[in-house]
Amino acid sequence: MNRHDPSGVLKTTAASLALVDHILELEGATMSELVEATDLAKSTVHAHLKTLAEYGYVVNIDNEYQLGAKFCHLGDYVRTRKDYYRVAQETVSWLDSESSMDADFAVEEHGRIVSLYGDLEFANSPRFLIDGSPFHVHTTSSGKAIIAEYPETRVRDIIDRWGLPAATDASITTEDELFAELATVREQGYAENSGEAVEGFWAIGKAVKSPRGEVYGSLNLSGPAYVIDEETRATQAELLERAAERFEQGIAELYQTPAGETDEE
Amino acid sequence: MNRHDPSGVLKTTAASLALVDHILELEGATMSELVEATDLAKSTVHAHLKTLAEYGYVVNIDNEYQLGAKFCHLGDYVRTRKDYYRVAQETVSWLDSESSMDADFAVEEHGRIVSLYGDLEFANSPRFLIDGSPFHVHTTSSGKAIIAEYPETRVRDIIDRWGLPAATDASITTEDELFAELATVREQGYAENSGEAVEGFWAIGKAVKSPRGEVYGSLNLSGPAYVIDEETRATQAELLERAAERFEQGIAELYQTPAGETDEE
DNA sequence: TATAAATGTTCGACTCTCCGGAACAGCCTG
DNA sequence: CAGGCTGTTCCGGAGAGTCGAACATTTATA
Repeated sequence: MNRHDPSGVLKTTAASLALVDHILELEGATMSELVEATDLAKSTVHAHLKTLAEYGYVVNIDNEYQLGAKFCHLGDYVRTRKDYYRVAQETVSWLDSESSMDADFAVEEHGRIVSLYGDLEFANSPRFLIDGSPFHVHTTSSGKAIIAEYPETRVRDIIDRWGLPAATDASITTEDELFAELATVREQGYAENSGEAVEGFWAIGKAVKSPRGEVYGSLNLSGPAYVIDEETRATQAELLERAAERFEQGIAELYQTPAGETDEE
Repeated sequence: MNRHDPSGVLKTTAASLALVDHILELEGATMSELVEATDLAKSTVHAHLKTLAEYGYVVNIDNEYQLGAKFCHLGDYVRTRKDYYRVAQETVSWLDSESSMDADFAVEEHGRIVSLYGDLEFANSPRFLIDGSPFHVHTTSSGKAIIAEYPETRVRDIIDRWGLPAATDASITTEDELFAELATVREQGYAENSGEAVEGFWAIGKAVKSPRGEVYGSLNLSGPAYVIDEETRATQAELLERAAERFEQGIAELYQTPAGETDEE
């Protein structure tokens, strides 16, 4: 857990949330594993788990603690809460049907990348995550596509907070490399990723923005690296481009329709 | 928040998690709203929010606190962690394509019902939830289908914990009604819901079990009540029956294939 | 069957830390 | 410029979390 500045955070709550991270990281954990991972007394861990269980965040099945279904419930709420969610969802399914690769839509939050719509099995699988948190911005096509649109100070803030740890041998690990890469991204209009997050995995991502220029997130295509040659690369980039246009047009339609709302009954 | 027995729970963590519930319930909240909702000092709320934000559970956009994308990440993990997730997912999409209504798959956890696979917009929408938690078992077709398979003591435990609050005028509110309803469910093989959770909403659900008889969850079909007549009711029930068979066959295949695992590398 | 090693749970006392209140810096709107 | 709001910091007191030990249960090992 590389939490940076613990000033002002409540240690009790932080300990509880750290337990959640540990359970995620270990993909389910027993009591003793958690005691060892946290350096807390058994009774303390017990109290935390009991509290988390009380609120539905943790369940105990077969002497193993796991994250609860409440996270599904809250996750779905977060997804549907976003005003662009239907547009993003439709764009991803269109992209998925048009392309031979996997499509998804990801956003940046707190300097990390979370996939919101796409194939569950890959996007957020804990097997590919370093700690309990989602992907780093610098190891994903979506992350690079998104931060390429940010002012430099904001990018530096993210680097300061999370660093540039390597996920594979191909990962970017220095600021200079990263900023050079971001310049390339801006130049060619999309970001590419060749095994920088997961060995043998290739992806491209393109940021989508509101009419006012705010970045919503990034549309992505990903798949195994061995199928990639110059031609497929070009076709996939072309597809991604068209998907981004569809998304931004959908957003424009969303905001120019004052009637036909679904909010009130 | 009708948390039952606060013995042994950590008040600090509980306060933080209660804030999450409040944000969900209010669909985003400002600081002062949270201060009022919780009866805590402003500085205390501030500390909690800072801690939650530090871990990615809360974000602040435009002077409003919202739940963070990390919940999507954790929710997806919970979904994919379940060994039956692919079978459930495939069954739901089959059912959805075959039926004119909305299909989903829900599970019971901690005495509440959470929809795992299905249309996001409806299943877990906070607009239809009484408190921050998912649906009650007694107001949903899925809940009734699931607990109809449970021993009576387990059903009573759930009632003791959550009570039988009415969501609409049609809701079941007494133990006697509920147990009579569960007997009907067992008799006809599926549970029906006519506006007991949401006014004007109709649904049916059928529990699916492992070969050893453990209940995985419930497959459901739902839609507006006004389209329901005897004929559609019969066709939908028939579809649900076939979907349940597909699911249970899928599970059987899952367990009789010792080779082709994806767990080790 | 007995022994050992897990987990789940309770209890009390020390001490850490969370809570409240007040005060101040920004940012809007009037 | 006053009057809302939010976001943030500070400090003292009191309340609450942490630890460690002990016991009840269950599962595994000899």
